[in-house]
Amino acid sequence: MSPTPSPFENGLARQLLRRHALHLTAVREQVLAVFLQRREAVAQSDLEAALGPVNRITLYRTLRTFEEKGLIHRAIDGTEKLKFALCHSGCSPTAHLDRHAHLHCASCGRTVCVDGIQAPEQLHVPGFVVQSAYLVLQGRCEGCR
Amino acid sequence: MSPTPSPFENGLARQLLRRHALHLTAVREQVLAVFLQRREAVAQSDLEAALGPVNRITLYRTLRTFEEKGLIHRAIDGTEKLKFALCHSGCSPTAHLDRHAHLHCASCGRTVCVDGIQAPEQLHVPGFVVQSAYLVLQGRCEGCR
DNA sequence: TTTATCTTGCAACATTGTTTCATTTGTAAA
DNA sequence: TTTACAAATGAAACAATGTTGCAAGATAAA
Repeated sequence: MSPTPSPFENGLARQLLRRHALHLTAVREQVLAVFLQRREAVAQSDLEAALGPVNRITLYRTLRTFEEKGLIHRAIDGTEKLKFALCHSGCSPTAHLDRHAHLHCASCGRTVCVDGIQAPEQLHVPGFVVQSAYLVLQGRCEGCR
Repeated sequence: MSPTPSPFENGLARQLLRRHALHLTAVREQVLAVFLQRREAVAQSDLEAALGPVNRITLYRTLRTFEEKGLIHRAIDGTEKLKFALCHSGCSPTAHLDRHAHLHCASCGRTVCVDGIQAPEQLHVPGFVVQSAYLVLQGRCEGCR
């Protein structure tokens, strides 16, 4: 189960860390490797399962730091579990480009980002300043039918 | 702080419980009264604050039961806190009509349902059967500017 | 009023979130 | 390469939330 990050992913992880002025540490590289390998949203428990014995608090703080710095964003999927997904290039530390949809499979519980579908752009709600919009889709994924 | 449900709300609450074949109990009436009074999404902690000393587990189960029976639905707002909101008439025990948007104010944390704005209807995602769609808006509400 | 069923509350435990603080580690400058 | 500083980690500790089993109590229907 423990991921054997390819040199490619490893390099990418290091690049990402450097680009965001973060220290290169073992945990961070491993965490990023998981995000790079999987194309779905990842919860802290997923990481714990994938990485083996990693300190829970470190993992917690790693995720928050990555979010702050703009490497990952929260993948809202309507479950009680907080999940994150890799940011695409458009994200910045201050603002995440989260208009893309998150698909949540009611059967297997996986959540994937779908860039093709986005939340409507022009949203005028009386008395409300809309800063960002998320679209959450629930259903069943390819494998679960 | 403890709500003094008007006879009107009280009657409505009883109606709702009867309609969904649920026993009429003190906690359930109080909980429904809060939902009817407020037009925003309500977390379990909100209920505990509003109702005073109510058993935590009872509240927990009350909410799940109401959700199951179609009285309330989860109001996804991107926070880590699970919130519920009253269902409108279109909801059924088996399927919630959740296409309407949830507005979450980043400042005060309140979340309100907006029926005027809905998630796009025709969503075709390759390899995915979409059952329901939620739209989450983040920004600032009227009071928070 | 009696019975069958539904609800509640207690006990108990798992998971997740969160902060403080001392220690270790990574980075850049000397 | 060594050093000094900032950043990151891990331990400890606690709060909040989620969740189940079971016995006792309440509700609805006969």
